[in-house]
Amino acid sequence: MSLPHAILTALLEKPSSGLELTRRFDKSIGFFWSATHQQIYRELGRLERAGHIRALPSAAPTRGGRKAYEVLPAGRAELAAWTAASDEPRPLRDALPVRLRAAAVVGTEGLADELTRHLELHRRRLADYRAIAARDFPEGPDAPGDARTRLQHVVLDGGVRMETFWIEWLGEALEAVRLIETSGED
Amino acid sequence: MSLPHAILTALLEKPSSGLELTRRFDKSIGFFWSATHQQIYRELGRLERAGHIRALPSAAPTRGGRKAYEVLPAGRAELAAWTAASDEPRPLRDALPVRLRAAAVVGTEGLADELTRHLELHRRRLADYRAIAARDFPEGPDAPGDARTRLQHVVLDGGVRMETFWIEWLGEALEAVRLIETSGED
DNA sequence: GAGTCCATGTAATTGGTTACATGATTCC
DNA sequence: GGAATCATGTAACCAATTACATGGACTC
Repeated sequence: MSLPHAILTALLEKPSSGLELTRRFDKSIGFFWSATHQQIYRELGRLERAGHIRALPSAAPTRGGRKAYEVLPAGRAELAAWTAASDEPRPLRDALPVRLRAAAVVGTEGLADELTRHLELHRRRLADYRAIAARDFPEGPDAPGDARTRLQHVVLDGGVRMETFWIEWLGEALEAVRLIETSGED
Repeated sequence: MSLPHAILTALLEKPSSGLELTRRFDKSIGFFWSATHQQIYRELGRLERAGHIRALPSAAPTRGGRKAYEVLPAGRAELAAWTAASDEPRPLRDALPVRLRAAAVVGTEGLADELTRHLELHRRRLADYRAIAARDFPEGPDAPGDARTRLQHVVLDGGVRMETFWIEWLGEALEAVRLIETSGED
């Protein structure tokens, strides 16, 4: 149930149309809560019906026309309540560890290539995060700055740490798979 | 589309009934691909209809009775194909970074407690993983051992690394939130 | 005015979650 | 033989994914 709250956050940062939100999700908040444009449009409809956001009056209400939304007080209140609420972490679901365990039973054939490919993906994403950090937080993690900037920096740093985790672990996994394949145990 | 493959893996490791699978998911493979008993029963039905598994003949086919399943050659082939196939990582969806960003806009009220709670959850889970590692892989990561054991160890070590990541990041986030709250910027 | 992209949607399907139902077994 | 628990399921719902549809703007 976080998509509406991710959208409220994005709209508070800057009122936007559905497509603008989609683009911003692709390169910012969506790193941590991804969403397609279909999800976003559906959720915008719900939020509007719930009275949490409204279309800016200047927008043309035609089908093909842009519609920009802004957050209403009720939406901000809802977001504040959600931020403070207690919520369990959602259960993890990642295919790669499962594939490694499957390979432990049916053999590692083809797995090294796939691990290498994922390693490369995560390396690229880490580079992206670092580029964003250099652009948006040039003063580094311990710079003073206001509360908002520091929190956003912490979030981005979470992305950096996460990708670093993947890169290290995939390296370990690759090493193990290669060792098994060269020693011919497979 | 990994649940059937997680189940095939578990069944290859050891033929089991639905409830046994549910329990094993709760303390092993489900750390990386969680599933409830309803999902598991549904998937067992599908896998049986697809000819990938079959109920062991010894099992009683009554409603309340246990039914143990084993993997058929077609199921093993399917699992091997899936293990080697190319597959994109599924998009990330985690609420905590979103909540931090929301807090950057609506304030950090209540967030520190929640971060502390999550930190404790991850610490406990890390301790669980380490206990399992000490029990199942007492010789450490560089021990010789067979291919299967080494791969399983790599998977578990992924869990350890993952929890370590969370603990470190949550620590950083907590520090930032506390700094903001004590300096009264909120 | 045909073709292409831009922007907003609808529809169908799948996977996951929550709540409930029912037969078998065990324990007193 | 009644209650609790074990084990297997069904049903309804919701979120996410995939594929497709439609109106408008811009371009040649």
